[in-house]
Amino acid sequence: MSNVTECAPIVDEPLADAQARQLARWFGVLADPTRLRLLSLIGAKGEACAACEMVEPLGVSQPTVSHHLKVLRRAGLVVSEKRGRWVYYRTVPERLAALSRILRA
Amino acid sequence: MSNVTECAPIVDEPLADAQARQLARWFGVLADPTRLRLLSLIGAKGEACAACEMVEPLGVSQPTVSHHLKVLRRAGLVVSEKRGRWVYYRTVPERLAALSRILRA
DNA sequence: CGAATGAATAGACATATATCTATATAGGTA
DNA sequence: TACCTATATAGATATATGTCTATTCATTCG
Repeated sequence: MSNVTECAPIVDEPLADAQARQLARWFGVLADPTRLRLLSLIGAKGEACAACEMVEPLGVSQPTVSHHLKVLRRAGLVVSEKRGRWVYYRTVPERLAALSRILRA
Repeated sequence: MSNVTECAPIVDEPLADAQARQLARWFGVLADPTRLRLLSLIGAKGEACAACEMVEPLGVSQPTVSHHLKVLRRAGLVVSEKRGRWVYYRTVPERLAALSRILRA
């Protein structure tokens, strides 16, 4: 996942196959309710720690949260930082903004 | 799929479960390269007809195109109109703009 | 009317993925 | 050093979905 975020809005010019595949992977990351709620929770709090703040309110298991956070991290939508014995997450606004721009119509 | 497009940006406040599911369905519609290319093609041309303009450049079968156009239509991202013996498609900019707004960070 | 054709549906199949339980890892803490 | 505990991984399973071929539907045009 690299430079798709620099694309023009998709309705401006026809997407090539490679770009479309990459973009689709990105939206695929957003195509899961649990991930959206994680992203939303992290964004709203400004910062959130994995198990202590996200497992319980989402009602899924710790490995499931861990899995989804990894997907979000790999997509560059969040970053993590270990402090003490917990891992804290923050969103990456530029990334979301880039996707937002791609949908602009 | 109804009123999720009126949501605030997802990083502003925690998404409830029902909203998250609905939003995820929406992004799921965008999470396919063929659908993104269809959307892009329609948007760029302003208007495009199903088989005559979209089957060949995308390199998938006519039923596959038909299937994806149906998904896009059901999501309200495109509208169709029959003229003569062809069906023409246009994008729905407000819909894309609404999704864009939800990702704004 | 009837034939031709653009579009939609049906059904099958393969792949992807979301979730769980069980287990491993890692690194702070006593 | 040894233990605890937050995270991550492994593996299994169920579900969802993207694609195809074959067929049906519907409508235009001769």
